[in-house]
Amino acid sequence: MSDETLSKAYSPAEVEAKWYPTWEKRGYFHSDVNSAKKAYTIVIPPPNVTGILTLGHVLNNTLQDILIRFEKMRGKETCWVPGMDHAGIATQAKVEAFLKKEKNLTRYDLGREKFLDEVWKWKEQYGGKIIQQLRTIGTSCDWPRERFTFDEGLSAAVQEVFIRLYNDGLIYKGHRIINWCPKSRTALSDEEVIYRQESGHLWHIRYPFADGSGEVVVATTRPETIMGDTAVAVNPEDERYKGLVGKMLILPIMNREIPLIADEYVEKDFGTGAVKITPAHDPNDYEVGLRHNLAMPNIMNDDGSMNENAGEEFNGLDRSVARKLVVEKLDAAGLLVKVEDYAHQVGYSERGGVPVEPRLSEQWFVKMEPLAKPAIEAVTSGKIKFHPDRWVKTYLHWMENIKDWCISRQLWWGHRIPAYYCKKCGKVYVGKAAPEKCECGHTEFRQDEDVLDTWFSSWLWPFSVFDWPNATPELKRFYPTDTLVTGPDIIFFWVARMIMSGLRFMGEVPFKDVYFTSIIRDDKGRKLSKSLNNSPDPLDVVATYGADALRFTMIYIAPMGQDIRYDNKKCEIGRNFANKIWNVVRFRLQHGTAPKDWMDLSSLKAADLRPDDQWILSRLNQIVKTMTQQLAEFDFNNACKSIYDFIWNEFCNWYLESAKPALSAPAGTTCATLKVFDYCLGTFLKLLHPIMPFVTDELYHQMEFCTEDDSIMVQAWPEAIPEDRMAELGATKSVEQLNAAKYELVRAVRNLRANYQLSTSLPLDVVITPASDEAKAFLDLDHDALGALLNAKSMVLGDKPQGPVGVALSAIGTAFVPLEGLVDFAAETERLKKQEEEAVKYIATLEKKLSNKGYVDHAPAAAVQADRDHLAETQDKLARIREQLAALGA
RNA sequence: GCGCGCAUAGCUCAGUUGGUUAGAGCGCCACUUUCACACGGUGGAGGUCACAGGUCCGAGUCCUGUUGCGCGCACCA
Repeated sequence: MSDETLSKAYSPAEVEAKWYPTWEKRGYFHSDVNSAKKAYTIVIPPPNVTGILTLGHVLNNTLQDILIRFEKMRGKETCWVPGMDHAGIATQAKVEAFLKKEKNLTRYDLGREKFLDEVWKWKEQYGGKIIQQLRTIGTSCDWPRERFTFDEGLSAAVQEVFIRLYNDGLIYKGHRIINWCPKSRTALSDEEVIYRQESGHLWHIRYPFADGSGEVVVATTRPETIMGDTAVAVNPEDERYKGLVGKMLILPIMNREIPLIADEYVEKDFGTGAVKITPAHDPNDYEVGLRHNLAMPNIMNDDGSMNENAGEEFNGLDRSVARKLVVEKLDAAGLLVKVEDYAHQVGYSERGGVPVEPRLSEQWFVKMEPLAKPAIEAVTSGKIKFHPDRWVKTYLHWMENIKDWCISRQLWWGHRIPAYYCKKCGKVYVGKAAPEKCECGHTEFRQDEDVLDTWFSSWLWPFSVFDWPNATPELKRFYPTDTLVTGPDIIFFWVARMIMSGLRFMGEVPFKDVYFTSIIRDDKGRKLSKSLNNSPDPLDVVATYGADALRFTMIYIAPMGQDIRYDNKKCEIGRNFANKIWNVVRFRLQHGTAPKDWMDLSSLKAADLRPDDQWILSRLNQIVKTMTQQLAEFDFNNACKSIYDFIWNEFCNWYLESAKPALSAPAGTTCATLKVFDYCLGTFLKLLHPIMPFVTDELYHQMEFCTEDDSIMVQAWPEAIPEDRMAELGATKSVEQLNAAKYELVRAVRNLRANYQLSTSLPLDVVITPASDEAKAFLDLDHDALGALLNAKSMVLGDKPQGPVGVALSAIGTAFVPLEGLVDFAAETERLKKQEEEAVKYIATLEKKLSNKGYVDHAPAAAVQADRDHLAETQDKLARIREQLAALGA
């Protein structure tokens, strides 16, 4: 027996500080590659090395932790690989800002090598905070297996993949219009561009014919690109321009002659039907330029300023300044016809936060279509399942319209492209190193300056973490992984590409299930963001409410596939729940700790058990089944609700209250009830452990359910008691129903109490007239529990007592409470009249339903029978209500 | 334009393949510091399930349409 008593309220801080290091030290998180158990693997979506813990991470990693702990208890060899992403643009930008602030240096001041040294230094000092922070919420990651997308092994995998794809003709270098971020001064992939609706203008500009015979008016949203125009295009079918195509126009400002051309791409009905063509600065114009063999002058520098091709006056001006100046000059020259307000979509750099510039340049691309084909099949065939599955449609739409992936970045922080150019003839060689000698005989080479898109390393994550391309035992054992938990926002960036690379390089899907988490918003429905200052720091929340409380709350409020609205107050749900369980144990410990054989119910017989014991065992069995299924089906939200409702409502409010007399009794039922109590308690602690790991392990130990050097974390997941054994214990459906009816009667008496404003602490004399012989026999089994639930001074089964009484009716019987001097006849009549009305209404509903032949013939027999039972019960109840009304003289 | 999602109690949301009198948490009202818990207990009020049709014996649930909100993709300069 424990001699120390638990504090009244649960304080999580010390419990969390105690258990996490204990679990980690004991190696519970570490997976054994040689074990005989079935493997269950998750690879963490690697957070950015620059990142700090957000609520999004909390949700995402709690879900993974639930799966890992659940599967571990179910007997699997669980392996949860943690790690980080080097996050090219984000990290480089962060370190550049840092250097500017601390040393007033730019990366160009340092040069490539020194700058990279600084990034590594920064990484060692400030990076990876998030990995430490993850521990505070209890994540059971296999820390010795932690990887970094830029570590040696993963870099080797990246290089290998690049070389293989190049040799297979799936990586090529191309001259194309790409999305350019003028802030980070690099190319981007299509996915890194975010389109935002903006209210801009449509400028209508005159382009006079060179022969002075008139003009063509074009409409544009980007006047500053006028210096790069090499044609004006109209639709070939457009009557307005018939006969004019082929004539030369004077390009305003530049005073250069450009042709009027005809191209199908132009819509007759938009704007003026004439489009200025700037091939180097617009993807559509580029296509037109190719078709018509137009010159493609680039008029901008890589930082978004104008270059010498834009003319002396504009050279060096920022594109936004140039825009204003161009408009001014056109206006002054009388070439500006009008300016319309115009709402249109503008592409922004995801990381840089500035408008992207379409730019003609030489970049490396991955040819995606051949990779997409098998990846489409993997999902349509069901080899990979999405939860919720509606994301399949999004995935397939992208996959079926996939474009080549621009993978080169003009950054320094990233995997250098393994391509080498002969310094003499320029021939390119792709490989781990430059060849000794070029075909031309020259021996000097330079490596490609560019690095690879960060996602080019992330997409290999499920197998590169196990040291692919080496055939390691880990790779063999833990690939393919089982479940991926991630946000739907990176379905294209990451999920789709992992599927493609997994199939390509491993010949097998990288995971079987993908669970897409909710997006967290604030209580007003806004996305959490730094600028709105509406993202609570999870570490503060943990400090205030506890890690378990935060975990439980997040999962409790996060339904599958829906966004969630979060505010800190909601963590009270989890905090209060943890406190509730804490107090169950506090209560239980008043009767000593658990005996060693607490899990063994084999000595129990039906006769030893009170109906409430049988009822709770029946309910517990149900919850074991339900919860197991819900976790296995990723229905975390409902799993939380199930266990919450069971513990709070069924166990605490009914069972525990019913057990108080038995537990205070010196012997007899005490043993059996304690046994059932402990069995339930130990079982639900285990069920709850994956969701609330800290408090459950603490209480498991407080109860001495296991020894000090053991842990709930490594116990076996609960199994339902077999049906035949349940029957032996008398925990049958019919007992469960009778007991539920008993509680219904208790509720009716409590309602009576409230109506007469009788304090809940005032013990009452109660006489119950059972509704049937079966009811009488059942109620006779245990007067103590019923008396306790009713808070009765005396409780007898018998006929209605003499004198003024309050009446409480339920299907199992009628309860009479003598209320000498308290009964207000008018009020009592009114109360019963109301109940009569309800019963009459319900009976009418049921009779109508049951007299409908279609219903009786078509509906399931069980539904019909249930209605018939309810009808009989309600009719019986109505009769008793009327009897009492008659007695009142109403 | 195409696709997806959402609309249920004052608020935030559940509601499985259609079948008890539509639920929970918070908030609200009344009672309650009884000996596990006031981070508690008991009772209660509160909903024509966005709207209009349809299928069905039966619709919050399925179908069609409408409205409003959110998201994604693609865009006509």
